[in-house]
Amino acid sequence: MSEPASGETLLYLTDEQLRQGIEAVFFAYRSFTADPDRILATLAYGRAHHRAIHFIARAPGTTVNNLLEILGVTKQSLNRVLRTLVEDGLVESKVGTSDRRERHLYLTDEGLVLERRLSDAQRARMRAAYRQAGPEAVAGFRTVLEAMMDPEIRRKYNVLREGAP
Amino acid sequence: MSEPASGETLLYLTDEQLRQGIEAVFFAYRSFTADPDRILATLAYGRAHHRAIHFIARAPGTTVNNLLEILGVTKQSLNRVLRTLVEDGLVESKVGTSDRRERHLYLTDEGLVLERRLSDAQRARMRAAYRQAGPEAVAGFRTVLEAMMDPEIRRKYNVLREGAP
DNA sequence: CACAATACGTCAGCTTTGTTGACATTCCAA
DNA sequence: TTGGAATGTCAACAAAGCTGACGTATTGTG
Repeated sequence: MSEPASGETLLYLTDEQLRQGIEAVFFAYRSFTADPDRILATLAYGRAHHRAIHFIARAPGTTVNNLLEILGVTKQSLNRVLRTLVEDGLVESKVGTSDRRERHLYLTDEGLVLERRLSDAQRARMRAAYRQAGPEAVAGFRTVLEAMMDPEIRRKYNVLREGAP
Repeated sequence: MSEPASGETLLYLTDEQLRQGIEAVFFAYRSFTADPDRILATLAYGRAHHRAIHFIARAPGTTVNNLLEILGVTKQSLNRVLRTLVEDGLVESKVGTSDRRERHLYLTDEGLVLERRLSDAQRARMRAAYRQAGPEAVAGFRTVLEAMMDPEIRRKYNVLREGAP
């Protein structure tokens, strides 16, 4: 490079590029949640239920506290969602054996069916996008997303990845 | 692997890879909104206000209907937000000259100040992530995000890009 | 011109999902 | 054994989305 970056002249770091990136995230996220949302709407459930179901499927036997950390909401908020899921027979809450204060969460067979429906819908979109973009783009996609995360959140993300490889 | 690609064995398209991508989007989005959220919380505003401010800044003079399309919410919902912003002197709503039914939206000087604060915070995170990931990763990031969007939403996204390059 | 369509605003009421505060239960360590 | 920390539940409230109905001003059309 002849012009030696007088601070911030790298093309992909201009304010306009960053702004476009921000908008891309905003719009992509809308589409990203649209498919599960459509399914959930027919069931009187919302995104919060989806998130709980997703992470219980991902880490069966997880405790409420654990789930709380991952989801980043208050326990009261999660509890409401969890209660309806338990009442509806999608989630089972088992008292911990070593520590009886803890509740360990599992999907029932019915819960697994819904999880499958939701995640199939969401994966279908991701698969189409990934295939269209190609493996190198996907690698870059993941790299930037991980760089965007707060360190604490990235830690949780990585724990999940390592837990179920 | 001796088994050749029998349809879907491409490594980056496995269900586990897709699931990780989904979780990456989820976690990254949380961090993505965290910085503006912190600022907004001190002002009795929420994410909805931020979105309105962002897109008015992006396309000054946009009409209410236009903003509605971009944000994908109902006019009642947007109106609530817009009303407070106008009352607080951050947004100005001008009757259209050619079509007097329309209201054209502009940020006031005060609105521009807040917009700047919010967008600086969000861009700082994006800039750090972009710089850390490098230009090729950023290109892939954008490619996948665009591929994830619904066609109709991608259209709106592109209109914005072309409008202010 | 009369009238339908469009753009915007508003009222009322409901849902989802977040919040804080108060409280019960359980465990553990001093 | 007892008091504090951890875990989970109940209650009440707030933000922000939604539908439906309606009013007003303006525009465009038959």
